[in-house]
Amino acid sequence: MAKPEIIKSVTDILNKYMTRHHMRKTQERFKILEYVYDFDTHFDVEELYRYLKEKDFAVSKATVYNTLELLLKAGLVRKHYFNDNTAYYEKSYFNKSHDHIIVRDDEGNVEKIIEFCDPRIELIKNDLEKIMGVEIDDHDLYFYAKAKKE
Amino acid sequence: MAKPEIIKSVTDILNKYMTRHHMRKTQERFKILEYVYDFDTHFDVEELYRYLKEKDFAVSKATVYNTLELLLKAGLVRKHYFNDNTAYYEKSYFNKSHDHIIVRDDEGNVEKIIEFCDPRIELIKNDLEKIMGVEIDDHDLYFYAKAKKE
DNA sequence: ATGGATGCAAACTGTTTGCACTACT
DNA sequence: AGTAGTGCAAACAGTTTGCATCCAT
Repeated sequence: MAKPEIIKSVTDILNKYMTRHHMRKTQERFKILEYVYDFDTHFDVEELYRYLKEKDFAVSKATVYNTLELLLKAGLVRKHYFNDNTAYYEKSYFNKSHDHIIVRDDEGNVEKIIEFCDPRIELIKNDLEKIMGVEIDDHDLYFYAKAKKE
Repeated sequence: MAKPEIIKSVTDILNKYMTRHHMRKTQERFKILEYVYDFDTHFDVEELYRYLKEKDFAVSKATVYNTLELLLKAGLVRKHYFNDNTAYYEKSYFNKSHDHIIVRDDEGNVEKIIEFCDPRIELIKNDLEKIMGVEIDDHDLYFYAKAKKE
């Protein structure tokens, strides 16, 4: 269970976002947000769907998809595509921007995902904005690795 | 049509790879490789499938998938996931490693993809290998941007 | 000749859509 | 009351799988 003050804070952000966009403030949206914040790592739609059911707050998959899309727009989750064609999400508020090292075993299965943060990305971003004449608002950096044999 | 010397060279690489792995050297594999090298940008399975048909070298989709997987393992193509859940490929030989800026319009549709190359990635990679104790063999860096309004 | 590769269609998986019903405003 | 949001199932898209056939070895 995520800390109450965090729940309060993200709920507030969602609330304001929905007000600003004239959206209805449904039970589902708030509850899903809360449960999303229980996850400390990446999860896919299926996992969240089952988790909600387990917590006796069963909703339809359509609602899970819709709500995650909303949370994404509100900046409360991030969406990633790792090596398969499934979308993975993770909470993003109070969880500063970071990148991933995807460690695979010899069969190519994901063994673990290491998170890291490197300020040089920001420098590259700034230079690219100048050189390419674009406005960059996000990035994803994945390193693909094998665990070092010892 | 890709330059004959390039075709020769990549065919040779594929040939050696298949020998090394005791694989059968079928027409399909060589032909698909050739046609893959006609593409100067990213393409998905569907596009390649249609292109082959158009060139009167129709093969089944299963073969397209299988062969792309082979080319991937042989290091002759790269595979990317952009914003949707479709895999995109691009030739990788004689086409040095690079990263992407995905430029979207206001509706979120991909407007264009800019390629770039920055040596600082290599520095980050080296540091991570030391710090995290992993062996990194590849990476993907995506910047998400909007075209700058003027 | 043998079995790895292909072709085709069917199965599968993740995601989207359509429509009736529900409940927020 | 009106309509955005939800639930459910069916549709969809990309990918994988199973099996008969073919062809590289």
